[in-house]
Formats: sequence, structure tokens, C-alpha cells
Amino acid sequence: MEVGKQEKLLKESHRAAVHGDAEDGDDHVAPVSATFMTAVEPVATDRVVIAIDLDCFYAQVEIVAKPELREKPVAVTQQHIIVTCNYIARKFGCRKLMSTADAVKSCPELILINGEDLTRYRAANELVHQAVRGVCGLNTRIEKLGLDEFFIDATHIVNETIKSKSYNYNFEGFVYPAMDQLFEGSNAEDVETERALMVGSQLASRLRAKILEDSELTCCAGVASNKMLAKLAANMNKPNSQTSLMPGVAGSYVSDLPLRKLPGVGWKASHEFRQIFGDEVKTAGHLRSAYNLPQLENLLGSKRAAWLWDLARGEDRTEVKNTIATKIVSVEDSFKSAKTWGEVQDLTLKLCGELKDRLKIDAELHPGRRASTLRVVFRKAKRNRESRSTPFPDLEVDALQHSMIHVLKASGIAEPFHLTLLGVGACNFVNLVPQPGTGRLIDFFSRKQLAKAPECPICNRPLSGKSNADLNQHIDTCLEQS
DNA sequence: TGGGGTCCT
DNA sequence: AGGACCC
Repeated sequence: MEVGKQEKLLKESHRAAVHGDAEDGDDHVAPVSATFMTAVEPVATDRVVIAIDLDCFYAQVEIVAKPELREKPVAVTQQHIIVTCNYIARKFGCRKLMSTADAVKSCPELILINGEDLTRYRAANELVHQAVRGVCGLNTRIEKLGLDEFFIDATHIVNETIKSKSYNYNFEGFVYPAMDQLFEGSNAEDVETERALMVGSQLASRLRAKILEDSELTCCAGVASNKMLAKLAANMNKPNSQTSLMPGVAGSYVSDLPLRKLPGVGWKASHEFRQIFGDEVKTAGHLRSAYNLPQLENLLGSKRAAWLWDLARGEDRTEVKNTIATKIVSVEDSFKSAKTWGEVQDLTLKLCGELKDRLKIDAELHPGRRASTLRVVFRKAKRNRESRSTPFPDLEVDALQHSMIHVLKASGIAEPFHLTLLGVGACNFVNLVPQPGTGRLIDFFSRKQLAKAPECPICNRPLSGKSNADLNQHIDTCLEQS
């Protein structure tokens, strides 16, 4: 049988089995390569997740602002540490979180830029976010992680692209494992997943081009079947490149990673794991060969065991959240030592002014939301940070400062103290209810969009025949969950 | 080891 | 409110 005919047949029978409809009405068959001979329509259970990671973000933003820095070693500092540096500086041994003194020792030419004020980085982040939103559309979940990373659940975009056959038979960027080993021994399901990731890689390429066009910033992308793998993939070829990680090799790739490298395993957990599992268990593979799930459950409890077990096998069922508005708006400042209420007066005045400015911007981005809680954070010398909450006062610098100082006094701080950090934040945002039927959120997501494709922009489930009030209620509920 | 954020307990 | 994690 001809390749084309065979694929079409399989496609149709599979669609009938999965979707219960045999209708296609399209005689066009894509010029499929022999490797896709056994291909069928993708199964909806597999996701396509794209991770975007801006290259040395703060340093890049500074270089875009001052192009004459482009060919020089550049580092961005906060207090006395380097928070990020460009690749030229890295050649000289400069690293993230290195002390500035050490960095200058290893690279005397290093240009230092103070990056304590995040305003311009926030603006650049918003540019990138909007570029991604523009390409992916309003019903795509986009999750922010810090100011320089995004996750995108591109499953539905990829599925639509495959249905309309508007894609090429090649991966954009790198593929892991390399292409020539890719399809050997793959079963039909793997081939389908690989096709989905291939289409995802083409979307990732467009995203990176659009980000570069709009913001002048380069980034890496990872394309994979879940968040964790997408994130690992994004880091495989740096900078300014992208990598697709095939699910078939995800397990073996993750196996070789030290437990500490698994996203979610931090300093505490990795040290705890060394105590529990012993020095021999360094990688996810070691863990998997030394223990099974029940044994892990005995050692860690069922919840943590299930989490680690999945992680060690490259599985991650966590959804890409649609992070529209941040849940906390906060400002903080660290310093050597504040010893008197006079100093605290000055510091709180500055912080409260900044918080008010930040909330003004927030109000423009997300009209109608108001913070209901003020959170004050402080750190006494050599101790951990502590926080106290109080009802949110009027949005005036005086009122904010008054609340802050009141909370600090109530927390038992008395002269002579030795504070090394102060911060204020707004949280527990509530929506000022729009009048029933005015449809603030519907307006936000555009009436046309919902009229054309009546599904929830958050959960993508169809919204049929509901009133505007019901729609808003549903969207609000989804937003809270996401 | 900053100046932010998230989620879980 | 604290503590883990992320950047």
C-alpha cells in the first residue's frame, strides 16, 4: 500500500476511535516521511509545553539599553553580589551570585551595573509576556516564573496546527536525542508525540523571533511533554537556542542528573536526601535503582515519595498556570544595619512610596482589584526574616508608613535594634465587583474572542448559553484556581 | 546571597 | 507566620 494511503487510513480509523467521528473531508495528505508511516492522530493526553528562558536577563536588558556595552564583560549587581552577567563576563570566570569583589578579581575589565531597582526588568518582562500572548492568543495558559522565564501550554495550538496540516517536517533548533537516532524503534504513540513536539518546536521558533522583534532580547526555549522536561530542555543548549526533548529518552536523561538538579529539589531537600539515602545515591537513576516506590513511601511519606518518584522518572503532571496578575506586590530593601527609629522612618517612607507607585501601575494593568492585606517583613541581625500582617490602609504614603511602623512596634522591635532588611507588600487582592452584567472580564478577554470561540480562556472548556454574570463567575473561579 | 515571587504546612 | 522552592 502507498504510504500516503496507509497513513490516511490509520488516521481516519484512529480519529473514529478517539473522537467518534469519521469525517475528514480533506483529501490532502501531507508529504509524510517514512518515519511517520505508522502515524495516527495525536492522543490528547500528551501535552506540548514550551519553556522560555531569557538569556542572562538583567544583563541583556542593560545591554539593549546601552549597545556600546555589547562587546564588553557586563555584570548586574545587587548589594555586593553579581546577580547575573553576560557570556563575555562568564568567559572570564564571572558567575551568578558570586561576590562582586571576587568577580572583579577574575575580570578586572568587568562593567558593573546596579540592578537593585527592578523597574526596567519588569517592563522588559511585560514586553516579552505580551509578545508571547500575541503569538499564542488569549486562550493559552502562560505561566511566569520570575521575570525571565515563562511556561506555555501549547497543546491546543499544536493540535490545531496538526489538524490544519500547516507545519513542516523538521524540528526547529536542537533535538535531544539527535535526529539521526530519533525514530528508530519508536512505537506509533511515540511517533505521534514526536510529531507534536516537532510542531511545538516550530511554534517555539516563532515565539523567539517575535520576542526578539518586540524586545530585542534573545532567549532559549525548551519543548517537551511537561513543565519539568521543558525547563531542562531549555537549558540544554545556551544561549539563544532551543531544544526539543523527546519523551522516549526523558527517563534516561533525568537518570543522569544529580537529585539537586531536579526542579523542586532545593538545598534543604538535597541535603536531607543525602542523609536518608546515603552518599551513594547521587542521581535520579541511583535513586530509582536503589529504591522502589513503597520503600520511598516509608522513608518520605506518601506525598513526598510520589512527588520525588515522578520527578526522578521525568514525570510532571503539574499544569501550566495562567499567571495573569501577581498575588503579591512587594518592595524590600536590605542594608547593613538600621539602629534607630529615625533610620526606620526614612526607610519606611521610601518603601511605602515605592509600594504606592507599584500599586498604581498594578491598578492600570488590573483595574478593579484592591489589596486587603498589608504585609510587613523585617530581618533582625543574623536571624531569619519575619513577617506581620495588618489590614490594608488607604493607598497613601502616610497611611502606609503609619501602618508599617505600627506593625513593627507591635512586633516587639525596640531600640537599640539591628535591622538588616525591611519590606512591605500588598496581598490578598479582592476584585471590586463589577456591576452584574457589565462583563468586565469578558471585556478584558475581548467579546469577539468569546463570540468566535466560546470557551473559557483559562480552562478552555466550552461556555455555552450562559449569561455574562455566569461567565464572569466561571472565569473568576478559574482564575482563582490557576 | 539580592529583590523579588509561588505554594505548602 | 514560617519555610520550602523558583528566578
